[in-house]
Amino acid sequence: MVTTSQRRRERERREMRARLLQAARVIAAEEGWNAVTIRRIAGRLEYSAPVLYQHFSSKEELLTELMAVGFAELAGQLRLAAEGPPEGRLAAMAGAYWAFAFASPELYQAMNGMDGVPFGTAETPEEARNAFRTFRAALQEIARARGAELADPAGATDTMWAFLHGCVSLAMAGRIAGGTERARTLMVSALEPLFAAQVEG
Amino acid sequence: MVTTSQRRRERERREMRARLLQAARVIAAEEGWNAVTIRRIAGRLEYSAPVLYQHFSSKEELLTELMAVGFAELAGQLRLAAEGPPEGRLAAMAGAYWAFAFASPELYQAMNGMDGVPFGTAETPEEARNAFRTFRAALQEIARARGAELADPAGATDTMWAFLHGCVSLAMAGRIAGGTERARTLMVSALEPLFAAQVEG
DNA sequence: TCAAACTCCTAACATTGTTAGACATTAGAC
DNA sequence: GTCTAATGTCTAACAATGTTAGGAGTTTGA
Repeated sequence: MVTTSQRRRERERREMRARLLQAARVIAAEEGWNAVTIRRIAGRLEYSAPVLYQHFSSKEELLTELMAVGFAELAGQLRLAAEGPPEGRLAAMAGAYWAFAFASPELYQAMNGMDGVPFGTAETPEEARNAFRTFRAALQEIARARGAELADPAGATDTMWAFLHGCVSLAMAGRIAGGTERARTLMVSALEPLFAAQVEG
Repeated sequence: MVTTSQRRRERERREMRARLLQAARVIAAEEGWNAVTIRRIAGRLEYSAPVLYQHFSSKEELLTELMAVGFAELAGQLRLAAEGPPEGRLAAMAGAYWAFAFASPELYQAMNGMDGVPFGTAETPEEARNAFRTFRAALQEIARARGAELADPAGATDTMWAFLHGCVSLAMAGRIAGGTERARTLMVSALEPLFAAQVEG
């Protein structure tokens, strides 16, 4: 027996959970992840700290879920970029990755870098796998549009992804002399040869 | 007037400082950075916590110095790898980078990823700049050994470095399906085309 | 021999993530 | 309509964190 109140309460719980995630994200965006404490997350919604534990078993779980949110958003952007004309699609994908990272650095940091995120384990977030698949499919389409095939689709995806991540990661840490503009240029201009090497036929 | 006791005390201070750094490093290697607390660092040397503040102004300063140590070690490994025969030098450099990262993951994590490390700012650690220069010089030599030149030496260095870092970073996080072995293979096989694209003439 | 400097400690502080226990309010059954 | 159970929320507390204050005990240099 499912009453209407039960439905309402469940929905309210989902909304509260989403608001907690959003609050954490906003605080991280405004003041960095060091400022993201349980009390501040709850406080931003005018609740006391322990409410968080009715929606997440720990702070880490909240962070992990935020990471999943990030991968979902990224996958969406990648999918969008894959819809453009085939000739510019490779640059568009990289551009989408880059744009996502710098539009939501707090999410990007939650997705990468932050230790304590379970990844190698079995429960790699489904959203991450999904983003990866989207990327791979796009790369394969690009290759086919050139009348070729990827020698090792999964390997090519890992390789390209690693390169994008390396560029973004260094740029975001301020480690590319010349700033993010130059970093982006470097990334884009290396994209084509790197991809070409993944293609056979 | 510099007495012999002053000299001894200064030496002892330096040694103590080095032992604190080493202790932090060992704890990080054994149990991860989350386990690295001021009390544990000092405790490992059978001191009480506050001694740390006679050698570092804060925990972050210790971490920053450890990062510098990491870059110094990495630079040494890169320099060593640059001494081999020219034809295999590119792979040797990448191999050295990879080997360093996985031989001292705790250092690698302190050098990258950990937030709170001042980088974009003026005081980029000299050791980091040094490692970068070593890498650039080696890349230029490799190009010349092929009778060519790098179109943009600094840019090529950033690009190659970003790729290496991306590969190591994803592999270390357990995000390359197939494990580190496959990750290393992917990295090595993409190395040559990526470098070739940096060369002109 | 004596004051200054140095080394190191214990005790405390505010802040962190997290748990326990209590107080209200609401839900569903009789 | 009333009673019991569940739910939402709070305050108070816990241990552990980085950090500081203040004070012993020793060493230094005159």
